[in-house]
Amino acid sequence: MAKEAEVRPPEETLSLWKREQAQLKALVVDGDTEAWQRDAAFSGLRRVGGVDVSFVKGDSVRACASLVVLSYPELEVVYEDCCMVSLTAPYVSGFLAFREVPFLVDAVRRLREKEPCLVPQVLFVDGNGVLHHRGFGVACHLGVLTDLPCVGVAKKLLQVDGLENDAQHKEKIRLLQAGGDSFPLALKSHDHSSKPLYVSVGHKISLEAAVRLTRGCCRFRIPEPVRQADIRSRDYIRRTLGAPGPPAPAQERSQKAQGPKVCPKGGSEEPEGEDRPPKAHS
DNA sequence: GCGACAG
DNA sequence: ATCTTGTCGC
Repeated sequence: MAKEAEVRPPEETLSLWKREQAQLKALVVDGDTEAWQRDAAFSGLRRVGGVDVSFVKGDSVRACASLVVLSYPELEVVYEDCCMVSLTAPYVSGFLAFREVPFLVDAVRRLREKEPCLVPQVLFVDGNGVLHHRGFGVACHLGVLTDLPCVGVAKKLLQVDGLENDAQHKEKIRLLQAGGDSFPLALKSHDHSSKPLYVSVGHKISLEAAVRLTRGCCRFRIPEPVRQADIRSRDYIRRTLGAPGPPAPAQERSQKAQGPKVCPKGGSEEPEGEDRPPKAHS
């Protein structure tokens, strides 16, 4: 059952998707709309959100969509919502939103219904915003559908608009020194990572504010909101069906809405993978 | 045939 | 996206 998510959609579908992107693109607001965005210290900003979708190992359909909300500037998780979902659309470069965005919109809707006071003032999205083949990446898509300011953060450069990950580009990356250094598209999120982040406008925020805010949300290479969403969605998958042994019944194959949770406080912190905390040298 | 390919 | 635990260093 359900292997649709692996087959590339027919051109007809892609045409429909392109048309939808073109229509929604007209609604994107590329610029600051909130007072805090223009404030040097982001005063007035109290809650930043992050979303992510993690996948089940050998399965192209099952996944966990997560939405977390962190306090700002403390960056402590105050809300978490993980939900197992069944993906219907395959991943096609340039159409990531059609695969993931419906579940992210659902998560935002649950948050608005159950904890309206915790709705974030800006959402970090794992993927590009206007840095996209048709200027409408997943961060724009989610922004328009939820009307929330969104920032697109990609870990790899999507070569569009004549951008090339060539020697020139790599040289510019190499020239980024301290964490926080950036040029229009790439940001060195912290001192000890040679790989940059690619930040772009999603919705209702300027590139300058998006980059500055991303910088303000990075404890490690990946902005904390997206990093926490990623960590928690993967943990959720492990807890749900990661360990074999005693088969945990009670889990039906249908989609089951999980109870969004308000988090009292955080636990331990630790660096990981490419993310390196300050490393001392003599 | 070669390179590109967000997640 | 996923394949991955322990390990070296402060």
